[in-house]
Amino acid sequence: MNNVHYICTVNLILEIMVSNKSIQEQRMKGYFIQATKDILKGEGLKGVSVRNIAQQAGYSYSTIYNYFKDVNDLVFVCISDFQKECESFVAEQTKEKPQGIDRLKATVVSYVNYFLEYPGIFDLFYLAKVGDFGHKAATIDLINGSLDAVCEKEWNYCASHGLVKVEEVERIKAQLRYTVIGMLLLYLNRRFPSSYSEFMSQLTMQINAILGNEEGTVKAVPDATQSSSLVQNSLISVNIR
Amino acid sequence: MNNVHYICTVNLILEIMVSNKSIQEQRMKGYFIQATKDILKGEGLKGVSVRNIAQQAGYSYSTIYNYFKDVNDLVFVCISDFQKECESFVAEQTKEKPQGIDRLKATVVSYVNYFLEYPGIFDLFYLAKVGDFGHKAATIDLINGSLDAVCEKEWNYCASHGLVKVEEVERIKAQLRYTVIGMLLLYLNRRFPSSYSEFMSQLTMQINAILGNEEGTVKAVPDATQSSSLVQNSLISVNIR
DNA sequence: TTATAATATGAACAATGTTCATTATATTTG
DNA sequence: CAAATATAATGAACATTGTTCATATTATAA
Repeated sequence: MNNVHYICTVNLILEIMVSNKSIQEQRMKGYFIQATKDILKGEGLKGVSVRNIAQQAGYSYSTIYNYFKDVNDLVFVCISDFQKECESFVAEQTKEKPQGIDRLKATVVSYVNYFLEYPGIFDLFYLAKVGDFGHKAATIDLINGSLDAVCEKEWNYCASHGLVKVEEVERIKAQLRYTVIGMLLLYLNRRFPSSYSEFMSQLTMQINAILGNEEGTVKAVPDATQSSSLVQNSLISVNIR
Repeated sequence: MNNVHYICTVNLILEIMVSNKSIQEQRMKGYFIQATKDILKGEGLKGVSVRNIAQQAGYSYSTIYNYFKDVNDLVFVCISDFQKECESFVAEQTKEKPQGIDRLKATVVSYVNYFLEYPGIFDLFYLAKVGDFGHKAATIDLINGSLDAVCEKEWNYCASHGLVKVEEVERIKAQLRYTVIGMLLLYLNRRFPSSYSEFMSQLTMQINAILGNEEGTVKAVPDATQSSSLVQNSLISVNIR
């Protein structure tokens, strides 16, 4: 009995210790993560350095290595946070649109807008070479399913309301994914097209070609009208040093 | 008269001197360019460093700065060479295909194959952040028109033989460009899809969706059959360190 | 052959990521 | 409460990066 009691007490104490340790550790990690996210949103990936992050967090550069294996580890952690933020961003921007193909289109445009506003996050998601993904497969999956996750609700709505052929959903999802990422890559990294308005015009044209011009049903690649850009974006930093 | 003679002689000598100087300068540049290209094809962009290039070329690292403004300048020069090489590569791989939509499709697949064989060149073309493009607009245009240039002959053939609607050519070109680059980005940089065969299957599916399943005419996004991969590729180095 | 111009070179600097012995702080023990 | 111990923060140090510049070497001129 006494033994059991002692064991329980010891376990409880250990648990509290571990818990406290964990809380403090998580707090410290949080400081560095927040600093990294701020830098990524501001200066972008090129501004991320161990000494930079540490200064922003108010610690010495070597302290980071007490909480993260290396700088890639730290940067990787930011990805899931940004994905969540991206989902909120899109939900906020599209909540007024009527459900269905219209909102699906607006969702894709809004997804693009998120990366136009934070080009550093696009770099992080799609361009960054991060060493040793071996253990980070989950993060890579998160990135690869990023657009699909953002659009999931709308796809479900469209499928359940017969607005799309279920057997075509996967192909169209893929088509959207590749087109959106290709366009963002060329625009943010290679200044093509050369103007924002031209980019948005191309974007809506491509989305209409993929999801159909008329609302309600997905038609197959009809003639795409160059509709005016759906969303305005004030701050595009093309992020080339 | 004598004056004129002297002037001409002097001019000639100067010209020869300049010419010689230029020849030697070009030769030196060539050594460094070749070294850089070899490294890019082998180790990829991550292997490119001033000291690495210099060693490969048999000179001291600082000698490079007598011939190039900086390392970006040197790397940039390689791009047009690779574009030419890519065009030859594609021409060689597709010469047996019947002209028209079939060869156009094969051309796009072959373009992809080039970058699968040399992922470092994909990095250079589309991912590299190269500082100060101000004066390099021509090179950027070369990259942005890379796929179009490779496909130009086939597009002309298809247009002049009524295999495509001329008013749709530009949109389809754009669709191909974004899709191909988006797919390459995800596959080479994010291991998606996870296998080569799955990637090639997706690629042919997307190309068929864009250019039509049946040969002869471009149909609008028909049901895409998962045809087997057209070209084999033995060496895919996904280039993540 | 000597004087001069051209060019190849490595030392030096700043900035990068990472490691590690040392200092400083917090906790446990006597 | 004081001393001993465990934990954590730190900057010095190293290797590697791109770039500059004074110097050494080589080629050309007189």
